[in-house]
Amino acid sequence: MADKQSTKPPGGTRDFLPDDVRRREYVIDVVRRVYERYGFEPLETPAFENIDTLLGKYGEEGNKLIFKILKRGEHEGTGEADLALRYDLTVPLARVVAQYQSELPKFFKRYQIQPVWRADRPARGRFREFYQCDIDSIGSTSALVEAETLSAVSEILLTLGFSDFVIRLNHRGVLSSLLDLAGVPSSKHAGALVALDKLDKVGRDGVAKEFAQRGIEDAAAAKALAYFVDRESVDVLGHTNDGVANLMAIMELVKGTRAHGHVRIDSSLARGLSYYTGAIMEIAVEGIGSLGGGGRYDNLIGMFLGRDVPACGFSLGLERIIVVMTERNMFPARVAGGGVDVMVTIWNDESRADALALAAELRNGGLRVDVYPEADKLGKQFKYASSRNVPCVAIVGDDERAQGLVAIKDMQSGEQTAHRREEVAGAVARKLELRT
RNA sequence: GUGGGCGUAGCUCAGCGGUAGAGCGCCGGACUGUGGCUCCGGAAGUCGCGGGUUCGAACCCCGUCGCCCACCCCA
Repeated sequence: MADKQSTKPPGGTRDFLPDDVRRREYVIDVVRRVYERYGFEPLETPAFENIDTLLGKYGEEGNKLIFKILKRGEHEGTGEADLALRYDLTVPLARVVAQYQSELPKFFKRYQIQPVWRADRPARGRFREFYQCDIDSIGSTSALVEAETLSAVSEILLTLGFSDFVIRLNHRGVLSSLLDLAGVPSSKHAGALVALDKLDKVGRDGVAKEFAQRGIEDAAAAKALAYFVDRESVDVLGHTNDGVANLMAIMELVKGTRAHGHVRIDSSLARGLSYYTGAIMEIAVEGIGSLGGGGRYDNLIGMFLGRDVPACGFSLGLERIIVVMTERNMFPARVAGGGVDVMVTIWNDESRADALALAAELRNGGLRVDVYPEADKLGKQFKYASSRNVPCVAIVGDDERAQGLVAIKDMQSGEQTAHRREEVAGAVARKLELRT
């Protein structure tokens, strides 16, 4: 035997066991279907990029969190890196848009569901490898794009069974206008936004304290707090402000979409990423953090292309959605339960072929069928089925065989019924139907 | 990166100087045509790793690695 090694996956990464994968695929399937119904097309990009593609796109803090890949060969010892793991899905998209501009439609809408990596310190609910589900619309500055984005995201949440969500909406232009108006120098805008972003975590006093730590004068800080925390932004700026006008336009368009009633303008929403230029949005669910966020970034693609191309996107945090849905029991029985609808028992060695034939018939009926792999005490076979959460067990014993019947036991109620061979699949299907 | 806590059976943890424990899970039996409940039995740990103190270390000391919590940042 080799020495005992740690069998845990690296910190911040996870193995997905069958029950986990079933949940993930259910959510991904809903996400994909909705996005496609909104006209978004699939895109996949490599797990790693040239490091220069990523550096400088996520702010100073972001640079540190990029997973770098050492140069191979003789450079390996120097710590030099030329490649890096994908940090999000937006920057790779920007690269793709710049690279294939002639092949892509004028208005390019894509969705992308892939893992991203961050060299972060793992913490509760935070991983170094996690999935993002992104949609982005390239090529238009119209507020209609934001409205459609908000609608698609809302439709996903509604389909998954969320009803208590609010999408907070704000605008980078509004934020900077207000900071200007409060007298915060533009060199301190970024810091002020970071502080502001923590409002719901540290409260008004906490933000005030951090304003002070970041060297923002008392008078300016007090004004800023009044504008943001006390939500007077629209009144202060008036409808002639570009940002405010844009938010109003989005809110008007949202009325006709699935997002109606779920979007709320919130002047304290800041969001960390530095590349946003216009509207910014974030999903808030009662009692939990963000389930995703997004916004408009009209300059990012220009960093690759040399001329600006407008863009707006949204990223759903798959992991958090799954955590919340699991906590709240929001998965359908077929997903939350086991991966098998019915298990066929083996009566004895002579009847094995017949058990396989029965399994084939049940499978033809659209059922997920497992066959116990060997003849064993019936009690053990039932115990196994029970431990795997299999809802129905099929038995063809000597008595059943003599009458041309199959016995089906409902593992939940304990009730057992006999059915003619050709009716078994239908009977099991009806039982499962009642369950959900 | 800074501060604090914890590493003992597959899992959750007790023991805190004198030969390694419990609960849950697992395996077997009571029950050779029926799981969940109950009872009985069993397997299972170089007590994270390395060094030191001691007659004796899971326990005390030093180092190291890993994990967790807070700060930071984010989905």
